[in-house]
Amino acid sequence: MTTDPLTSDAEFVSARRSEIVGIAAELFAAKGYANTTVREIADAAGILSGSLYHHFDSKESMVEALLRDFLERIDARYRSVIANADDPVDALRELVHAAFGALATDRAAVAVMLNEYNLLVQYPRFAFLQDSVEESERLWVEVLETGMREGALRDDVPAAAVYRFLRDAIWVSVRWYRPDGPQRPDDVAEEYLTVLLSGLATPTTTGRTR
Amino acid sequence: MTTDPLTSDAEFVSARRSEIVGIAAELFAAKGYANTTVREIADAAGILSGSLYHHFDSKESMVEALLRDFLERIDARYRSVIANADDPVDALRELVHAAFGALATDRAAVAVMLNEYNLLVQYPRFAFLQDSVEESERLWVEVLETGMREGALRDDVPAAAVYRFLRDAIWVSVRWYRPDGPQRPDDVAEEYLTVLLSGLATPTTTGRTR
DNA sequence: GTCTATATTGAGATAGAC
DNA sequence: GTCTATCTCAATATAGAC
Repeated sequence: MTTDPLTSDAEFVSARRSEIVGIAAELFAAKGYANTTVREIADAAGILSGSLYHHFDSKESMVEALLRDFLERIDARYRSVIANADDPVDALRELVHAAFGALATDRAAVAVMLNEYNLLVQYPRFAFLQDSVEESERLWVEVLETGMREGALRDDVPAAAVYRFLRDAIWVSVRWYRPDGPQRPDDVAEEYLTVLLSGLATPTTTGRTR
Repeated sequence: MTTDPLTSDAEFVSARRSEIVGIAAELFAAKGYANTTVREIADAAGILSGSLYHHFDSKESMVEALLRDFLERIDARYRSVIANADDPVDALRELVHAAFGALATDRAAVAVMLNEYNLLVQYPRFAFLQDSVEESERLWVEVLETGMREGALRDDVPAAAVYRFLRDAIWVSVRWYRPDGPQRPDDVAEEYLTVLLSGLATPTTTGRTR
């Protein structure tokens, strides 16, 4: 028994392996998965490319480890937020905060998910990506539909359409959001929620707003 | 003089070349630029890979031709829309319609721009991408700021922040919008404008909306 | 304008010593 | 767990015939 006694054998992943996943994630996020070579990953980790294959059997395994871990955690976070919310509008607010929060805690994973989803999801090995995306959609849409049914949210735009606009605007912001800048993720979330919930038009705006 | 008499020598591009750019664009959009081989492009065009180099000196030249053409046209469209608008809210509405319209007319170019911008913009050859993106931002932000100054749009969220949310939600929709589906681009634009201008909350919504 | 044939490079991955 | 050395393959691009 050489593993940490607090960790079961089955779940044990070496610290070195996790470290390398993190290093690879940064490169995948910055340069794209296809444009990152295993030699670059090895360089960044301070070892030679052949040595990477002691930890992973392929480059695909690295990105798979990264995304499985991230998607598992964000799903758990969404469920926790929904379970603890007072009402649908509160749940929506907290979901938006949770999603923007991931820009700070899991920036690289979010970027990889955004940029490589379409490529990876084509392979059977990455079918879990689609499962996870569909499960998230189910959770968010359920919140939106409950809010619409209760009259707290407008119901003249389909919940699925609202969800798509929301999701896209939030995740793509990983391309411009700077974690070291003046804005905290919660600040960006509040700015977004202001426009989303109250709208951009003022009461005095003339002309159609619908 | 073998060129079309209606086209100046300087602007002449062979029909075959344009055709190949279109074929390459579909592949770049579907599989990603890095994952598309010149052999696949040649196959799709019905020729052998070596023959492609009669029309282009490199794979980069193909994507450059695609994006230069698209960005030039979308910029012209934005300027025309702004010049003909009655007021800033009208201009904003028409800009949103123009952008969603490009999903139908230039789907592949939009997808390539969205997916490959970060990669390509690193190379001096593609500096025009950043120029074009910055010019678009200038045009849109100017419209938003005018609307805020005139009191037609809320001014408690910075125009640049609103623009980023707008831009992201619109362009990323190329990932789920189906031109052959029931929704026309103008329908999607109206759905988006409804939420954007009037907000998701109903007047009866309790709790903070700001 | 396209084909045949090939040069050249760089990628992911492997085997076995240390 | 890392290094040395190398295999194998696929990619972009080129040269010249037709």
